[in-house]
Amino acid sequence: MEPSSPEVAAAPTLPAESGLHARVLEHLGTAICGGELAPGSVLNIDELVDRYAVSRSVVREVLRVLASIGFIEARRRVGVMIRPASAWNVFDPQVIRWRLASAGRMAQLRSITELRTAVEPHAAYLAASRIGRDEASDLVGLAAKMWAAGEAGDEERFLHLDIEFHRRVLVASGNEMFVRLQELVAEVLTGRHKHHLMPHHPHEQALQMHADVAQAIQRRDGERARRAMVQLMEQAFDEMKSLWEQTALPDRSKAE
Amino acid sequence: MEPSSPEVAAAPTLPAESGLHARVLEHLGTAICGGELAPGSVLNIDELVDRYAVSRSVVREVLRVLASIGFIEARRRVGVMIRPASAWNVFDPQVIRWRLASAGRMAQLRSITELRTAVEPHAAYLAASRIGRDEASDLVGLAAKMWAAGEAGDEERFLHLDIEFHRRVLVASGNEMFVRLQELVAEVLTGRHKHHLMPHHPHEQALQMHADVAQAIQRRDGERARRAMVQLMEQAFDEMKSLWEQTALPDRSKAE
DNA sequence: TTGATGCAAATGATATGATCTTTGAGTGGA
DNA sequence: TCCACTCAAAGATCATATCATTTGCATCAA
Repeated sequence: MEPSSPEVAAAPTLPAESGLHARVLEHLGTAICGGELAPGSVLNIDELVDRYAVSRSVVREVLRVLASIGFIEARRRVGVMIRPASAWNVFDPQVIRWRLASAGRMAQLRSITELRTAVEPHAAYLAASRIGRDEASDLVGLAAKMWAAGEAGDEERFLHLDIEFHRRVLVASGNEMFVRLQELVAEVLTGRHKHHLMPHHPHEQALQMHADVAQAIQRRDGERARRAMVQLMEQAFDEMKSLWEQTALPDRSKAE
Repeated sequence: MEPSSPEVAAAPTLPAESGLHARVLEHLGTAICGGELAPGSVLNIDELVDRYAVSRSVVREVLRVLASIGFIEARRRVGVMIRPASAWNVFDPQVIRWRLASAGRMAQLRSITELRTAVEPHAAYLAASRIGRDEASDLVGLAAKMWAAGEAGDEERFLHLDIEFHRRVLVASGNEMFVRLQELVAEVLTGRHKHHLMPHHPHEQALQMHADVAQAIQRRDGERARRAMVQLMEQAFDEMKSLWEQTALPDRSKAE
């Protein structure tokens, strides 16, 4: 009966979860992030029930989730009010996804990149004193593989290795909050790739710096690891900067 | 030693919201954070309906929220499974609160302090190039007030000024994610105060460093601002370290 | 014996309608 | 003018019913 549905649709960052709840949540979340529902505007439950043709249960459960990430506030006799961006839980992975998919993409990218710039050097510093022998070896090996992939011009492979490298450094930092940032970093890196902002042949410098970071960590030289990571971040930041300078021509946004 | 400022008692971290939803959410969240509900264990909805004597709707809405912060996963035919800590949304303010109130308090404090150590210097650096003239003046004034409060030995006032100082630096950084970290910083600082880990007379050094940070930012010397903040963080980190080294066992102030 | 097949119970997902509670706004008297 | 009271709108909660999916297990064929 049904046309053979190809299960190829494995979207990594877009689960496209089935189910009414996920569908409505996705739609409302996107709308709020995208500014289609402006802060201060008011919804009401029955209206949503009609609009999405789902039951009150579904709508209420979605609203509870949205409330928990600071998107809305439900008040009796008034309705459901959209809250300003300053109230949002900007660290919620779901919010990150929505923002990266919205018009505020560049702002989101900038924020996360700055966060990386702040955190990763310290993570490298901590990793130097906390990493295990085997992990350290793996890290050095990973940097070597990155070098190989870079030389070979294998972008795809380089991207994956890059993400894995930074993930391992964050993991080795021994701080679970840093680890959690890894998924944000991954979003940024893949985003950068999608927008073709990776040099086809990664800079020689970057390759060397990854190797430096890995080696410094293995030698337990926290200061050197930190400095090397700082350089790496500076370069990544510069690449990003050219990105949002070229893309955000008319946009002098950031209305607080 | 009741301070004579009554309206300050607006407990920002203990909303104690009335309402069934909040009550059940609070209880389950605490239980999961505290390890009373171990990862892998399974609940089912009807059981919860009975245990809390609330309706299905309330339970389901709570479960949706818990699922959105990675605490649980609902699977048909199985029940509601508690997920491991690695899946938690450790940046969710609510999660932070729960963890700070649980046995994992020290680990949480350590994580956030490390995060501060990483972020605040960079925030100071960014603030130096982004802050407005008036904001900069205010910041310097704030540092001066801190000095006065420190000299006077007014702990309470010093704490509030300290929190405000760091908040303004994070705000001035122009990065909304940094701003969001402010509430975590506030938790840490007030927590430190509650546990009597503030020196009654703040170190002369710390006072000077706050002044240095403020001045460097005003003069738009990002590098100097960063270095000063690094020193501040190092000192704060040392104080914290003595904290979680001393409280291997004793602290049991689980009071509300 | 073993593996595929299919049924049915368990359990979450969704729907529906009713009742309770809070609260903004209108109303009227002092 | 201003305060207290009333009413109704809208969310909060409840109770119940039905739908949909997963999975254990029994059945049956090779």
